[in-house]
Amino acid sequence: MDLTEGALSTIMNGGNVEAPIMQILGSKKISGAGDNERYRLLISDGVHVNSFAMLATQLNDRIRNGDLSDNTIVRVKRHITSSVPNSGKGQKRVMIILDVEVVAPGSEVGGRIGNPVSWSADASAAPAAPAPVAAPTAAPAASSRPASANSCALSSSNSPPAKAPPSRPSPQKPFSANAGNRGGYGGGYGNNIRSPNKGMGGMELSPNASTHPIASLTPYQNKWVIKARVTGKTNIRHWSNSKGEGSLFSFDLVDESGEIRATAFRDQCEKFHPMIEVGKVYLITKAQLKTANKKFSSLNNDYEMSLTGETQIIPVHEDDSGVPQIKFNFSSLNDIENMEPNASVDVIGVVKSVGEVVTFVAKTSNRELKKRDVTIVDRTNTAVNLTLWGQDAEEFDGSCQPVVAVKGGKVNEFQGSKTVSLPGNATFQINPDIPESHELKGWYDDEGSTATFKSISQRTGGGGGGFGSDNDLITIKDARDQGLGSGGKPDYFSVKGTLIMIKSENAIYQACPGENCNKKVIDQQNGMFRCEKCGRDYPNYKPRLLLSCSVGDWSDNAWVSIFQEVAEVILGKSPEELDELKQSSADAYQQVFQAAQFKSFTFRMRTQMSVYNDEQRMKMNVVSAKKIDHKAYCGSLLTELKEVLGMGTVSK
DNA sequence: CCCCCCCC
Repeated sequence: MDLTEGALSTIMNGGNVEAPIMQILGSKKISGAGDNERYRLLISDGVHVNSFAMLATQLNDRIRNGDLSDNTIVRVKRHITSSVPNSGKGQKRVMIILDVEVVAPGSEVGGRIGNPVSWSADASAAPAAPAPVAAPTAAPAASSRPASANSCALSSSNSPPAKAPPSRPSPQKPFSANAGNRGGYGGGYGNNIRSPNKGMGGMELSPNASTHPIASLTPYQNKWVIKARVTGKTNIRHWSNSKGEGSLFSFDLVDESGEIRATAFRDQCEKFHPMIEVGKVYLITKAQLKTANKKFSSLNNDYEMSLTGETQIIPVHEDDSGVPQIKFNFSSLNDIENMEPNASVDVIGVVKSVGEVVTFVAKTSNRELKKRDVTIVDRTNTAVNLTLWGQDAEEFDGSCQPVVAVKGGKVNEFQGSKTVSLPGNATFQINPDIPESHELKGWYDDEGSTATFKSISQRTGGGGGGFGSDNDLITIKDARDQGLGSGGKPDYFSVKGTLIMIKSENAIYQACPGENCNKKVIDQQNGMFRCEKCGRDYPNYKPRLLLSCSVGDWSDNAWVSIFQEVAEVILGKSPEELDELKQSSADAYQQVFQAAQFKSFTFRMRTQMSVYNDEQRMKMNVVSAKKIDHKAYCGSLLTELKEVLGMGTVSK
């Protein structure tokens, strides 16, 4: 197995080598424990051995699990170099390994390859002709929220002008804006903490500052500068609790090495909120690093930063080409169906329909909220609702069916259907100038606009083209065969079914009159009715409907429970009316049930295993009963046929 | 120092 001889020298001189093959000769833990571990690698290209190589912390597990044991030959898929001060002897370049692939495990290799000698800057000649520059620059950043001035044209017409040149200068020096900088910043790398430079306190952050990779930041070093792009930003939020009150906003930063969240409180909040713009690049120094609470961030970093009175931030107006653009990690819309609630997701789709802005008061917080549902579709013939909130909802313009790309959306589940909601730190772009967007638009113009879609989101009003109500339409037999409901959690599905039988006895029960209770009360036979749930007696009860029905389709039938709201729709009577009828005329009462018999609906079912009298049984409740949308039903049959037959898109 | 992220 050949190593890429000479690669280390090139890299350490600032040149670039695409995915060199190297050998790991040793590794050493150099700082911290647990979350703060960092490893130094001894890495060889067969000619030289470099002891100033570091492993990005996200790869620590690869050391711990023995994947990168001594003598392992690896392909270094991604790396960067960083200039750090060298104990008063100027700068030293450090190689940071961001991604590796094992070519041959150490146990198989058995020993070191070649006779590599220690690399040193002095000994090395000028770099060999640098290899071609890697990684062409990504598409220019499109603007993010607010999604103002939507354009129907597929372009980044609402984007800040892209200043990035088409390719980077060579040799590449990603993390050194100016290699010969005047010292000052930088410092502590790993556990290599130096005495503080005197007189640095009041120094202004220079646009030429030597910068550090985000992945190298830890709380144990306070002298660093990062050059990073803002990928998302929240609005200013005010908080008030027992510990005090204040305002804050946060923003997410990315560079070639990693990502990190920054939060600004109170004074810093006011100071920095206006200048921080999504998509732009900044130099940042003197913020406080602290351990990130993983519960509240999905960013790949063990730390986050808080801005302090000392913090300096300056925008980088030019040459931000070395800093990656906002990266999406798109999931297909059909994949969202199987995602866990609260999962973070990036999605892209064509706006198929746009709902109205809906205002309501949240029960828990009493806050007035505004939301808007937007339905997007993609090549997988799947439709998903995006839920926009607040200003995003108000300003969204989905006319002329733009492409929307969402970063940091949140998967929501409601009654078994999935939607993607945009929390405060999520961003979206309208018609972003990225390949996925163009591809999608092309597909939509060609065939998507006339295709039939399966919605994995419950239809919640707004426009929409004949889909949504028959999502995950299956048969009762399918539901049984798939074991729905037996997974320890409720499952939802829809069935086109017919009411075979409706039991008229016990259709009305005496429910607790307490607000939002509805528990069955016990007649105390003294004019009072006891609710065990509320733990009190009431002088009255309210009649409620609870129907036991047999619902059948062509495949099978099932006994299901139908509660008040749905029962009212099916019977066309309120419980009070029915209760009265029951007292006055048994015939008229029965007539109501007979009239409903053999009616067909699209039933939304909720099924779950439950224990009753020590006996396990599958419970099935009807969540909704909707008038069958025959057009949509035929559409879903067509989609199914198409899948079965492996056909292309079926036109309506 | 927040950590709410909403509704049917």
